[in-house]
Amino acid sequence: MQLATEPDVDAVSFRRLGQVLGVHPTAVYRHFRDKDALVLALLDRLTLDVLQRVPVEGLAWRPRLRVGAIAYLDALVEHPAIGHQIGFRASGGPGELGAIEFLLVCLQEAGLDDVQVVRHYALTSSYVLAMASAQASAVLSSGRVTAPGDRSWLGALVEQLTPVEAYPTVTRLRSQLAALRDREVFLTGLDLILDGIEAAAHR
Amino acid sequence: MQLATEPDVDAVSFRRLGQVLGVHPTAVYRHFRDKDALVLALLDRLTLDVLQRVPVEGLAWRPRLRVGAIAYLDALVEHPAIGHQIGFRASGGPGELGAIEFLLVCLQEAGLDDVQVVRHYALTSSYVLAMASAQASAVLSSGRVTAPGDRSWLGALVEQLTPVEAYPTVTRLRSQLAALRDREVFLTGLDLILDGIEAAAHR
DNA sequence: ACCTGAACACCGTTCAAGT
DNA sequence: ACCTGAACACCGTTCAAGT
Repeated sequence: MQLATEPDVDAVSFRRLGQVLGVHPTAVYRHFRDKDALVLALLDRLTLDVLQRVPVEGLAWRPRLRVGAIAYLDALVEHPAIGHQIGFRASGGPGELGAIEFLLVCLQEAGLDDVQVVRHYALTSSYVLAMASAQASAVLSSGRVTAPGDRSWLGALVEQLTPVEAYPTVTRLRSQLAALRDREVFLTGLDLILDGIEAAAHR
Repeated sequence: MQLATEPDVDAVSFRRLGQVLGVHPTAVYRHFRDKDALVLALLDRLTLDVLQRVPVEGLAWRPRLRVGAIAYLDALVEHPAIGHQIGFRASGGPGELGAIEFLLVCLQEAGLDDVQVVRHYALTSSYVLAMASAQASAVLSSGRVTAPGDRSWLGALVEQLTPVEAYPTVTRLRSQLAALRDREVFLTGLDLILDGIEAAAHR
């Protein structure tokens, strides 16, 4: 888990793990079937940690869901070497199942029927996981750890734009596009999804 | 691009490229600075191809945006070896800039002001790219090419659930959760985002 | 039960050398 | 200008051998 903090795609490897533990690289094979099993176990443990930190009591479904989603995204981005794989990997462990249960209960409390619960579960979870995966990958790609949520969305791409005439709208809005931040983009989408849940509940 | 079709994370490598081209692996270094540059060029080319296939004339902004988003997702998932990297990689090439311009023009036509155009641009693009990245990664992870959009979202995770008592809601809804399909999940979110754009335009 | 040593089949990348 | 050969520093993974 400590290795996964490093902004490097190969931060978690059997060789580095062995080095940190003062042990032969292949010794880890006694404890995990292969690297996939190791990463899955780390991701499930991370999920479990987030679930235990999120307050379950005394919060209505909407702030509870919102806080949980933000905490989960942050935890994954803070462990980019494994976080970038979350979008598409099912562990089936207690962390993942607990997270699904958490989300389903929130959606039921919002007043959705079963069909709507399942639909909005799929949307919310895929959105959070996909965004976390993409943001963790961005950390790996840039190789440095920026303050969380302070990452520029389009970066320098749009600031130093040369062939102006071909992309008039991009050119006109380029300073506003460059000002976009990761966290802002994520929250905009999350709140839109939460609005959609409320709207579906009132129907 | 042909190699990128293979459902293998390492499908695109200098060694395999050299083998297919009947040339020494390192010969590619004359044409691309490093592997990052190669992947970026492939992704930009893929984006450009999609833009040229999407009909620009004779369609209102909403179906145009919808068709474009679906075509882009499909193209990325059909080239998973590079598609899985799209969520976090900026090429700055004609494909990427063309795609941004396409999206911005759609949002302007919807009737949004500049601030709203930028906000919804960020949400829509990050959503499509993140989902495409996650679905392409799922193809790599499973190693087989399923019919597009027909992939199960939760897979066998939820069907063979043993400790029933700990996750009552997951258990109760498990058959409906297992029935979820990639494409359905993606379209639900996309249409919700498009609804949000219309709602913002009417304000 | 747990760890080591050696080996295999892969990676990206550099650099000097060829034509 | 373009390609080759050899090398370096990494990967995951296997298997027989140690204690």
